[in-house]
Formats: sequence, structure tokens, C-alpha cells
Amino acid sequence: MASGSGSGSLMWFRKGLRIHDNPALERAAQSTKFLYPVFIIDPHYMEPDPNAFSPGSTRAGLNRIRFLLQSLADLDLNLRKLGSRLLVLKGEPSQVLFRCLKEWDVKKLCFEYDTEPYYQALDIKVKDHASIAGIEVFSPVSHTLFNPADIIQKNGGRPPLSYQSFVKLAGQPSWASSPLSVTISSLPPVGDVGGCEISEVPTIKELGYGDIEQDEFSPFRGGESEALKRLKESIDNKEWVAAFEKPKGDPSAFLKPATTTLSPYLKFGCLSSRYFYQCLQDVYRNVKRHTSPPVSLVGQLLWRDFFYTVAFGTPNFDQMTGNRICKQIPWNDNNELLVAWRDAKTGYPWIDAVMTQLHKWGWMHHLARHSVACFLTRGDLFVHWEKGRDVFERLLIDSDWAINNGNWLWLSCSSFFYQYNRIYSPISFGKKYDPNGDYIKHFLPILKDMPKEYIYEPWTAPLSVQTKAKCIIGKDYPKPVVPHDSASKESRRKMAEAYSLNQKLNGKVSEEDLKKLRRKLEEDSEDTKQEVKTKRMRQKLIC
DNA sequence: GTTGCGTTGGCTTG
DNA sequence: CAAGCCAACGCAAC
Repeated sequence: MASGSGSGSLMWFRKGLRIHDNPALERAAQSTKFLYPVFIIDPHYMEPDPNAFSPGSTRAGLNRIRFLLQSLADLDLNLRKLGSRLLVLKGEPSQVLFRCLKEWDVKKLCFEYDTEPYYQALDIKVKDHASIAGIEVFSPVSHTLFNPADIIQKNGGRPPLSYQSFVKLAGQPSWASSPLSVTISSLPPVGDVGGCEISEVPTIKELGYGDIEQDEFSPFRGGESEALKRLKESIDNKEWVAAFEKPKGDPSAFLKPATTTLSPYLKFGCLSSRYFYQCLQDVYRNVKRHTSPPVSLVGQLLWRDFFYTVAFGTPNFDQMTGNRICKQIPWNDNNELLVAWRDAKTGYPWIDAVMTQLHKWGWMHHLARHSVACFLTRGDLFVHWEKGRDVFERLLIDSDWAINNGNWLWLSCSSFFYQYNRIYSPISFGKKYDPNGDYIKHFLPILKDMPKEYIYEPWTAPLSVQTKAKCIIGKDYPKPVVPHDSASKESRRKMAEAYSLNQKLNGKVSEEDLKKLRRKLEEDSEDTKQEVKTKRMRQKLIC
């Protein structure tokens, strides 16, 4: 049943779901009689999990699964325009791949290099197998602007830990400025697929997600075509590109978000970061003045590369324990607080609106992410950043292993950033941008009739106002899970204690040390409670 | 050891 | 609306 031609080449798509500027695809298409473009659906990633806290599989929320399927459908369409098609297979990726390589007598295997631990492990297996079977492998770095390994080598074997030092090491981005991969005008035909079970790109329904109800759908449509359309819309506005300053963006803007919203397309590689980079450079050349990193749009691409580089060079990057660059902090394990945060029931409308946007859209503005991440960890709830990371990883369409973990380390003051006194207020931070609370009213319609004087703190509204707004606090909308003033004060104190322990032990904090510190912190807080009690009693006596 | 800097806090004051 | 204060961190350069 095998094709028997012996001149097949296989393009294995994972990320990099695009035709444009795709070095692996370009090489796969060169001097071969047959080209097999393959995507493997891993049931572990895609199968519905009824026990998950939101619709989706065990690991991915439905919005991201939908985005991926749309991206695959678009890739298939674009491949067909070039005389090819996407071959979709199901199963454990390496098993499926090895079967295909054998069945189709593949002589050349091409896939984009991937720095994530999951692919690092998988790809070693694949490369070993290919080398034994005498199959040529081509696995270029084309997901990022730089090769993280190069940067780390330049820095003497360790990744740079500040943005500025990263930019310095990166210097002139030679690869980023190099010519794009040639535009492909046609592809070799797909050969006989033999006994391998090929399917079309499945629909959400075919994966078993039939009866999902959703009142508001994510405004993002997956795929390279959509990515290029959005890119063009962004860069056509030259003044906007030239003046872009990330921290000045409005996190509450949802009708017209303050950023390019290209992150999901970069995540899946529907858009080449190198192509994006060169489009931005084109704009910069044609305007009098433009902003610079870290705040400019090019700066944002460099942030992406920064986190990829640190993540690649740091063992156990995605956890606190065993992570060289991560402060050891006695986070709590309070599931109730975590669930309140996760399910948009903290009683702080700004926080809950942001979390609702996360559930519905799978995307929110960078600063909105900051404020909810700070609130969950070092700001108010003191819940472990890994718990928040898991929620983001599942629900974000653009969730990216390196960037997501990097930002949680950042916001929890576990690494990169250490000014734990700077806490985002769950009340005033949003108010600053959106004093009328339009963002809150959109994502939390229960509060749509709450007067703007109370919309950020509805529990302070007189009962008559609550009644008139048809929203009784504690019944229709929750009371605050914690009082921000005292909770944030307490968090500051815990951070100070944890930092001094880290300093004392030179970062070598054991689990036992953390346990001790937790006990000490609890005792201290008992003391405070006792003091308050005593004071009250004294006052009573005086009265 | 000292100094300067670090993607983007909140609050009060002039 | 900008500046200064809060209270003060780690890290790198010197």
C-alpha cells in the first residue's frame, strides 16, 4: 500500500500555521516529488473534559480550541490554493508521525524548532527516530526573532534577566532583518496516503462539543488570512504605529482595543514575527519620529523574545520549586479564594469584569491581566501564582508557555520585578480609565443600572440605590471576598518577611523554611487580631 | 559599598 | 496634569 516512491517529504505543522515566511515549509517543498503537510490532533489536548471548570478539554478552553481549528481550516484552504492540502491525523503525536514516515517512505522531515519543554522532549525522540531511519531533518528557528540559544551563549551560558540586557545582547537583529522565505506559488502534490487514516479538519461539533451555549463569542477568528488582514489594518495606520506606547493604552477599551490584538496569531504562528517586525520597520522608515523599545510595537516583539529566551534557559521555569530565578514565597492554597477569582465572583467589579472578558473572549488587555494577576497573588489574595497561571493558560487564546509563565513570575514579584509595594488597586486602577464603568457594565450586566458613583464599589451603595439598580449586594452580586485595604497591607507584610528570608538564606529556601514562615505569619496575624480585640475591650471599658 | 536603574502604582499636593 | 512622596525591592555597574 505504500507509495514506494522514496521521494516523499513531510511538513509537520505544530505552531507556525502559515504559508508566508515559513522556512520549514519552503525546505520541505524543495526537490521532492511528493509533499505531505501534516497536522496531528492529540486527543489529550482536544478531547472534551466534562470535569474541567470551563467548556473545553483538560488543557484548553473552548475558545482556544476553536481558534486552532479555524487556523487549521484556513491553512488547509491556503494549501489547496497551492495544489496541496492539510492531512489531519489523530493520536499520540510521535506514534502517528513514525507510522506516517514509514508508510509514506519519507526521506525528509521538516518542522519548526520549538523551545517549549513539551516539544523539546518530543523532538529529541523524533530526531533520534529519524536519524536511525536515515531521514533528513530540517528544524529551523522561525517562531521568534532570535534564537534563544544564541542569546544565552552570548551571555556566557545564562539567559539575561533584564529587558535592557537582553536588548543589548540581541543587538542588531540580523535574522529578523534577513529576507523572508520565498513566496511559495505552488507545492508538490500529496502522494498516496496508504493505510494512514486521514481526516478533514474537524469542526467543534465533530470533536464532541455539540451543545455548548455561549451568549458572547470570542471576537477572534483563527487563521493566517485573518492574521494578515489584521496586520494590514494595524500598520496602515502609520501615525498610530509610530506613536504606540504600551503603558499608555486603555485596558478598559473593548469596542476598539488599545493594542494590535495580534498576540493569538503570533502564538500559533499564523503570523510570522519576522514579517511583522519588518512591516513595523517599514513604517518607522517612513515617519519623522517613532517610539522605541520597551514601549513601542517593536519593543513588544522584543519582550516576546526576552521571555522565550529566559524560559528556554531556566530549568523549572514554570514552577516556584527548583526555579533558580524564582523567589520562594509562602503562598497560600486557599481554593475558595482561587475559585472566587477564577469564576469572576470576587465582589470587585473591575476584577470580575476582567475575568469575565477572559472567559468570554479569551483575551484581555495587558494591563487588565496585570491588575487581576496582582490581585490574586501579592496584592490581595496571596494565592500561588502557579494557580493563576493555570487558569490563564487554559482560557487565553494567546496563552504562550514562556510569556504566560514569565508574566506571572513578574506580577507576583517572584522574579524580574520586585517592588511589591506597588499594588494595583482593584477599585481605582480601572476607574482611572473608565470612570463611567462602561467596561464593567458590558461584561457584568447585573451592574448595568448601578450609578457610576458606586460601580467600582457597589457594596458602599445605600440599600435604596441597590434596590433601584435591581442589584442587591450579597444576593445578586457578591460582597468583596476580602477588604482590599487590610488584605493588601497584610500581603505587603508577608512579602517583606518572605523577601528577608530569601535574602538571609541566599535564595536557598527549603519547603521546611517556608512552612516555618507560614506558621510565623499566622501567629503574627493572630497577634494583630488579639491586639484589635484588646483595644476594643479597653475602649468598651473606658466607655 | 555605593549608586542608578528598573515596561506601565496609589495618593496627595501644587 | 505633573511632581513628589510612600517605603524601599534586587540587581548590575562601578
